[in-house]
Amino acid sequence: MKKTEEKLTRLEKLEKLREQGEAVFSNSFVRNRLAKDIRDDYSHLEPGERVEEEFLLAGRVMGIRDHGKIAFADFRDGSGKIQLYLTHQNLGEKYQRFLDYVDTGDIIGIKGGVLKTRRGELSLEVKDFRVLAKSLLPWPEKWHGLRDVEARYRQRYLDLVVNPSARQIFDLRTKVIKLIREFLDERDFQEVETPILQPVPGGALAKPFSTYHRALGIELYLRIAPELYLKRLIIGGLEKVYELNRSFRNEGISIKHNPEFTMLEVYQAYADYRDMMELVKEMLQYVLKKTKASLKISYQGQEIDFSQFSKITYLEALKKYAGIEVNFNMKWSELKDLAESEGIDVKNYWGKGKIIAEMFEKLVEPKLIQPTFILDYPKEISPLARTHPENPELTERFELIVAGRELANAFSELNDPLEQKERFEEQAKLKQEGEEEIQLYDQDFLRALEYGMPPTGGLGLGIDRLIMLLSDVYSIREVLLFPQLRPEE
RNA sequence: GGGCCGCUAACUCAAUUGGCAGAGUACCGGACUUUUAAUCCGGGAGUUGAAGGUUCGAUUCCUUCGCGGCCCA
Repeated sequence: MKKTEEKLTRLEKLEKLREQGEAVFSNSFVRNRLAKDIRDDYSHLEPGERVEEEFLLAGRVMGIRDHGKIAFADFRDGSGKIQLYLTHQNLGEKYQRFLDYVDTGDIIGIKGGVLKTRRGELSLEVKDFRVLAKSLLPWPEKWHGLRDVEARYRQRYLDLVVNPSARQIFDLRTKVIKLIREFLDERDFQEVETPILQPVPGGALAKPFSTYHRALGIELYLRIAPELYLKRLIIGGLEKVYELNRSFRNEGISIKHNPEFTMLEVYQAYADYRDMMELVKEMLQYVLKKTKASLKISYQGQEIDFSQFSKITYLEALKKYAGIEVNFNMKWSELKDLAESEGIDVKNYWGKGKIIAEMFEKLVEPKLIQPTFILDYPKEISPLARTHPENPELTERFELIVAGRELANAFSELNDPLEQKERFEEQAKLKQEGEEEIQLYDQDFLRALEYGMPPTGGLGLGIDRLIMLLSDVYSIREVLLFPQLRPEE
């Protein structure tokens, strides 16, 4: 690493501090207050008023204003900011030591009283300080912060310190996840953890990452979804389960996709997709009320209203939003021509369901801004969902679309092992014909189904996408602490 | 994978038609006993993402590559 001029200066300051007996990287300082505690307890002080009681705080110096015999510094800990008031009178020779050897970015411990300055700024009147960690690198500019997107992602720690909006997004993320747990726990759902390393990756149509287990001598895959394990738990008699899971898909990186992402999956025995519809609606409204105090949010300049969720079937939506009328009685070649006229490259191994699905994704999804449940997806692209009682080409499955993107996906789960076996076989056939993203044949899951799975409703919800909506950001990278990037060198 | 855009001091950004690489912040030195983007005076700081090409001369034009952003597949 290249040593900049400023780094050399800071290293010299570190040496000087050590020569003067400061144990700079010591961990022996114990604090007894946070900045927020001081604010909560003493904001009522009048300008010029002091509290002589001394408190111990620790945090980072964010800026220093030197006025000669007195100086001010901005100080921040995990709870917030507060100003430091330093005088030669209070600190004696240590006053000059602070000005000479403490820099923006340094972690310090201070002992001091509370003072509201004449200008009305609540401050800590520093009586003593220690340098707990010397920051050796120069910090981003105080006014503009760190703007460079690449630097913000690669050095998220800087982004979090310097850009308050970044910190807000991740605080919100934590809160939302907590609220989702709260919502499900109150309804007696049981949170579980299932394998990330799976011998047969299933539960979604996606390409997996693979790895090798040396001791077992087998190929394993990072899960693309936890679905098939959660259903095994339903079979095991855990009737209401959920997993807030990190899943992995070996596909392109884009503004919407990161190779690892966070999802919620919920399964409830003796429920169906209609129950899941109610559940996800209530859950989202719960989260909205507790985070935004409103069911309306503004996303990328559009108002989105979560007080009403509209419902429309898949085929009706195609007609309404794309002006395309299709059904499964049409000939394959007719559907193909229709899709191709919309610019879709139809593969010859696609079935009717897949052709329709491609048209839907391209022509309908982007138009659905307000929360909309799309019901009854084609069977071909839903190999784990129960067949629709009124149309054997469709399934009891819905997706919730918001702001043109899929936010949630749910089915009445297929619990007939004989039909599930046929579906696996159909998927295997598609793979032979060239489709890469299929549901693999999972023998072990079939055996579990053969013991009998109760009728069950299942739901998946994209957590990252939910956070994007709530924090009004356009790129998934803004809601991931460490989005995947190519290594720098 | 394709297209467009970006990469200049630690950070945020300039640089006219191809003509001596600049500013603000930060940093260093000095002044200042209530500032808060403190102020004032002075100073140092660059492999212009990398390599190559064109040219008397390249941050600027061309080629290739790297990283990132956006769009498309």
